[in-house]
Amino acid sequence: MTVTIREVAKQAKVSVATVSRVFTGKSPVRDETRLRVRQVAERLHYLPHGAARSLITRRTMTVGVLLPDLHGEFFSEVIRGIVLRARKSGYHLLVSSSHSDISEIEATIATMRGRVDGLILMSPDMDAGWLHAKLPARLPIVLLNAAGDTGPFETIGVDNRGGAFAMTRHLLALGHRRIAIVRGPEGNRDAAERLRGWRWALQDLPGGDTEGIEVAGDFTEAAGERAAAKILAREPHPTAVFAANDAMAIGLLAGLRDLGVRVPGEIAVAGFDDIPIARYVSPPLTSVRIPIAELGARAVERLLHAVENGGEPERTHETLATELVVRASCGAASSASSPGRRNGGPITANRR
Amino acid sequence: MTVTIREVAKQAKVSVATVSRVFTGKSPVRDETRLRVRQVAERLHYLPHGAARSLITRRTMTVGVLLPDLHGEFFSEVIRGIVLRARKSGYHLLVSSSHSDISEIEATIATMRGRVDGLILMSPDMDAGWLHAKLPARLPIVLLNAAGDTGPFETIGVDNRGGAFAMTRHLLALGHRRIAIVRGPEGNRDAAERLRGWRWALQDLPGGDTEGIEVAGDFTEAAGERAAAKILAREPHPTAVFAANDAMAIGLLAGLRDLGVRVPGEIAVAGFDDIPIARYVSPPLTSVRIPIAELGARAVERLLHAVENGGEPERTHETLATELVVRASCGAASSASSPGRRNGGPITANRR
DNA sequence: GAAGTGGATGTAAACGTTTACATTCGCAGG
DNA sequence: CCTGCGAATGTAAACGTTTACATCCACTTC
Repeated sequence: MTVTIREVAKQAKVSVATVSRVFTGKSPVRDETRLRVRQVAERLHYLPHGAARSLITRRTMTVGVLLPDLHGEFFSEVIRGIVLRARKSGYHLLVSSSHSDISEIEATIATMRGRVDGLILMSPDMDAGWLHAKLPARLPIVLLNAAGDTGPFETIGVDNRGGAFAMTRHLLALGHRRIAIVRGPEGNRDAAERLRGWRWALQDLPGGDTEGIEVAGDFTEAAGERAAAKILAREPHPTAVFAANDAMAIGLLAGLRDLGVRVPGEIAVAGFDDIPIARYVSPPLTSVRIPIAELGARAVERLLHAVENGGEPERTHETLATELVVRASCGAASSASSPGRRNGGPITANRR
Repeated sequence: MTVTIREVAKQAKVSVATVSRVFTGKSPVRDETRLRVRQVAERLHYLPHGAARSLITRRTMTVGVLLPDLHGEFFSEVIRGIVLRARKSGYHLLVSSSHSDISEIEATIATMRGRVDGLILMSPDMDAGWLHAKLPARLPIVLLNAAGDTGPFETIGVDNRGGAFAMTRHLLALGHRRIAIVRGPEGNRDAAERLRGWRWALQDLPGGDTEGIEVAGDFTEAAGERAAAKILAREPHPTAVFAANDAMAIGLLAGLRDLGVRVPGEIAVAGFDDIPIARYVSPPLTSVRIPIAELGARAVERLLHAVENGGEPERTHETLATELVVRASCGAASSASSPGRRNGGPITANRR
């Protein structure tokens, strides 16, 4: 039915080895022979069979990617970074996402065995000790924005706490004293760290005249929109709100607008992530920039490095620095976006 | 090095066939034996090797996805729809994107041979006759928003022209007579069809007192932002602008705001796609809703159907209906979003 | 007691490649 | 002429599974 290397070999009157050599290009083949093989292959619509190839070469040229969700621009940017970097090195992506529980993740990883050379795993609320017990050893893995104890795995993430701290300090510096936060989902590591950064900045102040107000959220626009009413219900209401991600900040802007509240006039708003759309909303959103696509790209780089070195983990933890991006929504900038301030120094990598 | 089915068989004191049966679950195995095998497998961290499996079963349980780009919420929604539907049937996704030219697409498809059971191909500006010549026959393919002549392939897309027509009529009904369009990229089929729908609605009018103004664009927010100045340069300037997608509409809103133009007061704005963020921008964006995630999901359904039926193409062309979503940016709705009107009847499928 | 039945297991042949090793051949160096 | 060599090609053994077929065994049925 399907045409194999044997058929090509027969019609080109050479051995299968020669056909293989033509397609891998790793051994010398006489020009005349190569041409003949290519012509026959083209005529027969022959293409080498990937699975067969992987089986013997022990390389799939594929990177597995497990994401928690795919909603919104954040994930689309992460994937974009991953795809572009992977393709640059000739790798494909095997993508899976939106796993409701840990057994689903396990099942997915299981079906990926023998189909990927390594794994990029983003699961901000999962446990790593468990992973270690389940996994086929020697499968290179990079954890993206990993939770808590990351065990023996390589890790890459962003400085959530530092970014949140810097943003809160910025709001304080603008004179705000009642600063609310719209939290991320329970159990999400990124969300927890951003919350900590916010608390840290508030308690840090000598005067002690600041007040922190917490509102529940889940990283969706809808949650941000709902938060608007809750924040106004508070008397006296906060003068600034820090949403734990941009999606919620944008929802919050919409919610406040519908309630007739001027931003930044009556309430200042800030977000986190600096997704591409942030600068186009109205008013343009002050946010904490994280290099989303670069995060994905770096993860691939680290993973491929591990793949090429035989999968011996290096236990390297890398944290990408964030950057404060001030736009109109916090009331500090007039219109043009500020050049931005780096928080926490340059990109850092530390072993332990 | 890596643990194989043989090793498990040896340690569990059974044949490889029995181990295989335990893992595929398709043949009866005594409970006692099954348990013993499972235990050994777990202890050894054994997982079946995907490539080896695919080689003999002739199934990869994977769908290949080729997208032109990954920028913005549109693609993120398409992928989300695809992922969710595929996973529901136990399929993985092999993703590739951002191909600058046709030879890259060809190379990518080549490396996918033997790694996927079928292909979802979105390439609004590519030619189908060419595809037919290159492809390994019997590889099921579904074309997403395909261009021009789709040859013998299955197709799924949206009613771009009808949606654009309906939107333009809506703007006319609101009393606008000078209606500009911000076009999509040259050569992009979706963009061309939307342009046609807009032109059609304008020339259709008996009075003939309407004026259409075209501004170049490329589906990015930046292009929309740049379009703002161009539109105002026109004297007398248009009273309504139809952006060929939401990303540009959102950029346009930002651009007009920076120029001090009130929307919808001075100029009405409308978009196309109704990406999730559209209802959260300010003012909320009037748009043509297309069921983006569903588009991806349907593509997967059609593809899997073809896969299961042996890859004999059905030459079915399916067009999803659009829906007018009226929000504040066009000046018609006060605040709440309207229920929406369906354009062009229900989902249609027609063979030829 | 012979014959048939069906469940549990084993044996071995695929699946479509790559690649180590063997072979062939022409040719240079002695 | 013999030897050695390197380039081009062929032969066949992997790679890790699934599955058709065979085997064995404990029953049931007549």
